This record gives sequence, C-alpha cells and structure tokens, in this order.
Amino acid sequence: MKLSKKTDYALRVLFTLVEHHGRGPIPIRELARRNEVPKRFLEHIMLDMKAKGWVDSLPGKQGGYVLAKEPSKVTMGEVIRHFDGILAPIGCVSATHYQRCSQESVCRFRRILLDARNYVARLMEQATLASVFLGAPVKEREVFAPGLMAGDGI
Amino acid sequence: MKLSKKTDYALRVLFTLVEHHGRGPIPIRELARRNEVPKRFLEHIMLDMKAKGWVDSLPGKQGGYVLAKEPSKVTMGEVIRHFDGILAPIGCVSATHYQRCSQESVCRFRRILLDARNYVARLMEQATLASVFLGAPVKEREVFAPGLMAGDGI
DNA sequence: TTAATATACGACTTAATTAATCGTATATGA
DNA sequence: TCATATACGATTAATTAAGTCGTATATTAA
Repeated sequence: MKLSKKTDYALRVLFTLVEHHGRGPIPIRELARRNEVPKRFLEHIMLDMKAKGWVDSLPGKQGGYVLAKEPSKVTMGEVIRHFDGILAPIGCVSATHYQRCSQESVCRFRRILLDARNYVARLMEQATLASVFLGAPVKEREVFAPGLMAGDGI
Repeated sequence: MKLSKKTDYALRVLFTLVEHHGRGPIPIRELARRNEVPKRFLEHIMLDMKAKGWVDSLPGKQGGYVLAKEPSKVTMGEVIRHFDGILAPIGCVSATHYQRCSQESVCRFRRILLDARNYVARLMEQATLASVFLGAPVKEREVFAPGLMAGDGI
C-alpha cells in the first residue's frame, strides 16, 4: 500500500473540508495553498471526488468546494482504493482487485502478505474521516524512533 | 508496501533455495523455470542477492546458486527493503527512509499511516525465511472471501 | 447586464520507475 | 578443451505518476 501523491493530496484536502464542514465552500485556490498542492493538479482530483459524491462544488463568486457527505460516511479505505486501486501489497491477496497467481498453491509467503493486507484493510476500512479527524495530529514526542514500534507506548 | 515483481521473484527463488538448502547448487535456468521468472531478468536479481550475501554462486558444470546464510538469518523485511526501498506507505512514517513533510504538524492521517507501517514493519522484520517456510502454503479453504478478515478465523 | 470569479474538462507533456532484453566476457570442471 | 555456468554493463520498452495548458461554462455581486 504505497500512497500516491494524488491520494495524499486528496486526503489532505478532505480533512481541510471536514474541519470547515458546515461553514460554506472553500475555493480551490485556498485548498491548494493551505495543503501545498499544485492548483491545476488539484482541479482534477476535486472533479474526481465530486464524481464519487464525496464533495460538491459551487461556481461563481463565493464559490468553491464543500463536503457532500457526512465525515462519518467516508472511509480512508474508499479514498485510497479509488485513487490507488489496491490496498493489498500484491494482487493475489487483494479482495477487491484479486489477481490469480500461478504459484499460489506452492507459495510460501502468500500467507504473511495476506496477514499484512488484512490488518491494513481492516484499519483503513474502519477509519472514517470523522474518526480520524478526532484523533489529533501526532505530536513530535509521539513519533517513532527507528526500532520503536506500535505497542511500545505510542 | 506494494511489492514489485523483482521482490516477488526474489522471494520465490529464495524459498526454492531454502527448500533445497544443503543439497547443492541449482542453476538459474532451473530457478527461473520452477518459479516462472524470466531467466535473463533473474540473472540480475541473483547477482544483486549475491552482493547482499544472501546467496552464493558456483560457475561451471554442476554449478548454480545456493543459499549463503542460514534461513533463520534473513528476513522478508530485509529483502523487501532492499528491492523496493521502503516498507512504509509514505515517507513521513518510514523509519529507514524517513522524509520530512511540511504538513506533519497539522496532518490528521499521519497517525493511522504510522499504525499501518508499524504493524507491517514488525511483521516483516520478524519473518525469517525459516519461520515463513515452516508456515505451510495457504490452503484453498483458508483464503479470505471479500469482507472476511484476519482474526475472523483465518 | 456585465465583469469578476468560480468550476469543468479534455489534451498534452514530462519524468520516473519498472520490467525487462541483449551481447559478450569470464570462470569452472568433466 | 569444450560444454556449461555465472558476470555485468548497455540498452530498450512499457507503464504509471505527476503535473501543465487552453478554453468553455456557470454563477453572482455590483
């Protein structure tokens, strides 16, 4: 699950819209500036998200983009899947983009990749914009040091 | 963590060598055939793995490749990191290839990506060729159905 | 009504990465 | 000494990611 820039940008903007939810539209110019996303590139991303029904647009003066769904009704899994296509590390363990591999019956490492995909998929599918927004940004002191893992107190 | 073909091929071959460990060299031709890997492409992969000290080569008749380390001394994490460079879904939560992101202090989803990277990194770092080899191939009945997750009885 | 300010959207470009292939040199041992 | 291996740099082909550009259209505040 390598995140593309597109997905990264989309998520940044979505959380900006969540933060502003119910307080009118934000123009692309502003969304691009606040999240350090190339404006012309963001146009396509927003259009794409509008088609998915996640955001809505209002043209003209005072126009811009608003969230079209409740933050609790959109998951990170949906967003990542839409832009990157796959959550799994390899096609043969993907639920949504399964691709048969000739080695499946003898493959020794498929099981562990399945484990990885299951954890990540469950994590991302239960992560709504609302629930993730509430979990505040990671403070400096909380960040891992190399070798320090989840469960070690983070 | 999207696995490249190169990593996939490398792992396939490594497990073939684990299976054959202590019973002499296997020529590339055979490694390529058994694992459905393009032979000329595999040459580079083997060379690369030789440089890493994971395999060793014997030229001439009866030559080929053998495992150069004990299967318990090589982890899947090392192999994936070597060929794909990064285990984390994004640079800002990578321990080995950390890349600062200007949005870090305000990013809402960094925490959850860190969670994903921590689980996967720990899983792959503890997965030695030996331990993974012992966990037999996944049988058909054990494979997920869409929606069925780890912990649901798999 | 019109000028300013938005989004809409296809076409195009550029850069990077991935996944190879090819030719040839060199080492080994039966 | 010849058949059979690996060694290894050069090159290419295909795909994807990332971003730019021109222009059309909708809205509304003055």
